[in-house]
Amino acid sequence: MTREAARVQRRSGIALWRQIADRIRLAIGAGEFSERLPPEVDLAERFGVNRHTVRSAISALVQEGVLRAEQGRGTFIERKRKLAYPIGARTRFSEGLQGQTRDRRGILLAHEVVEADQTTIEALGLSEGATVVRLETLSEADGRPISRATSFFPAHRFGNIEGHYAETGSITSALKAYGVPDYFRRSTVISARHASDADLADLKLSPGAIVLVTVYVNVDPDGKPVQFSETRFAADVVELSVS
Amino acid sequence: MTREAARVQRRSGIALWRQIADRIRLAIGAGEFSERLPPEVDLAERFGVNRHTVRSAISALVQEGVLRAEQGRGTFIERKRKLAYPIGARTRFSEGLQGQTRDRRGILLAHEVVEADQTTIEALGLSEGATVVRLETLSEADGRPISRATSFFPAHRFGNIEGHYAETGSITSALKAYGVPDYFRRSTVISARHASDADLADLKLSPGAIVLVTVYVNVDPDGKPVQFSETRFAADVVELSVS
DNA sequence: CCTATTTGTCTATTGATATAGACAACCATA
DNA sequence: TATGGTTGTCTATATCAATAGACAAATAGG
Repeated sequence: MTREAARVQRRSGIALWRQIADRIRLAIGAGEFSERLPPEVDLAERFGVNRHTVRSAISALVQEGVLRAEQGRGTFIERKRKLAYPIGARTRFSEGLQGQTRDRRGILLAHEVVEADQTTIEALGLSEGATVVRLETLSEADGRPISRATSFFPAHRFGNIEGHYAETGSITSALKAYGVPDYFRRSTVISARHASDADLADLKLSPGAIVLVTVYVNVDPDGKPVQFSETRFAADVVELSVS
Repeated sequence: MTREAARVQRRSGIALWRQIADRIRLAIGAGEFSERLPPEVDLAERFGVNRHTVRSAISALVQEGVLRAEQGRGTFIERKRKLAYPIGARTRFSEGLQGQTRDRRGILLAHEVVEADQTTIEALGLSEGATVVRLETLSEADGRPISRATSFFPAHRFGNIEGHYAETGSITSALKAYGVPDYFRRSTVISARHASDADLADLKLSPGAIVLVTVYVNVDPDGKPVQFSETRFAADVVELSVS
């Protein structure tokens, strides 16, 4: 949609190879190169840098799984389109990617019962000193990590939710086990930032990658808050769709 | 909400001073430092780098207008909170920031009548070869640039919309002049990426900054598409709120 | 089987980042 | 006015990022 300025910025604190890697990834997402990347020499000229700098960028994208280089033949695109993740009153991870992927699952990374901090108390409508179950989870689609979430559930109502989640890999199923037949999203706040070290590792991103962050509250049919959560999506793989 | 890992990443293509600047900006947005930044020596130890590296980071943030350094006294926070920009069926820029800012206005940067490309044809439901008015606009609040948008309007219906917009600084008013009393948002797709050179300049951002991108279609009360648009928000200043 | 095209590897050099230490300048306050 | 805490400036050195050029290795096509 927007025609990109070709030049790249020097001494900006972002290495040229990283700027170029970001641009190539973006261009691929926009469907710019159909199948094969232009030769390194052409790209170098296009970005106004040395061929070796382009090679560093390509090598990073190969590491990421976006490109595949073959000596003598060329450099080819391995993964193309972004996944569209819908957000609305009935957002669920499992329903979210209907038809876009085959295999989906949620993985429990860690869990803990803690005293709720001020933010969580307000979000879940708890009283001072209440405890919550914290779940650290990772969601995968087709074996590729998609999102990383930190969720809080009131401990008095969802005492052992980590067990149900670990078993089923689904928040929807885990809540059902506690007699919550259905739930709705009350609010979502979306922001973007550079990924933290931990998220980089879990989402298998390269340093400097961007994450889309959604902070939200889910409520049961009576309007009672059941879940307060922050989810981080890899911005180069996922886009959010509000309907 | 998430406890940040303290370490910073070496040879990642992102200079240490920039990583630290990003972290400090983020921490300020989260209300971490109330009024004054810790001394440079403390920050250096905290991030595990040399004091001079921290100074580079601070100097960038001073340039950006986030911090203000006073010799002998300390370094102080100049601009704190993010703006919450609501997104939903009735999203309008002018109504969006109610109560959060005083002075708001839209500025026309450029306009052009062009043949619609495939994406625009589909979004606006036009027929092959139709022409559209393209508007490049910048929105400011309290004198600070907030967002940068590229919008398309069907030319047959909104022939001289650039004139109305330039006069009023508002899409809502401009559409009213063409007999569109009200409009609704049909769909919004949200993504995040590094800002382009042009956006960096217009939004007065430092290189490497992140933008939140919304792509959407507005329809009139009859459901007819009137506007197809991509808006870029500075991610360190704005967060999106879906309700 | 040759040739042009393309990615892969090596060496050398320059410029930008980061570290280290020392000290000056300024401020608040005891 | 003396002292401790803070930001500002300078010099020197080491490491990383980027440029430059040359050639090897693999592939595709005549």
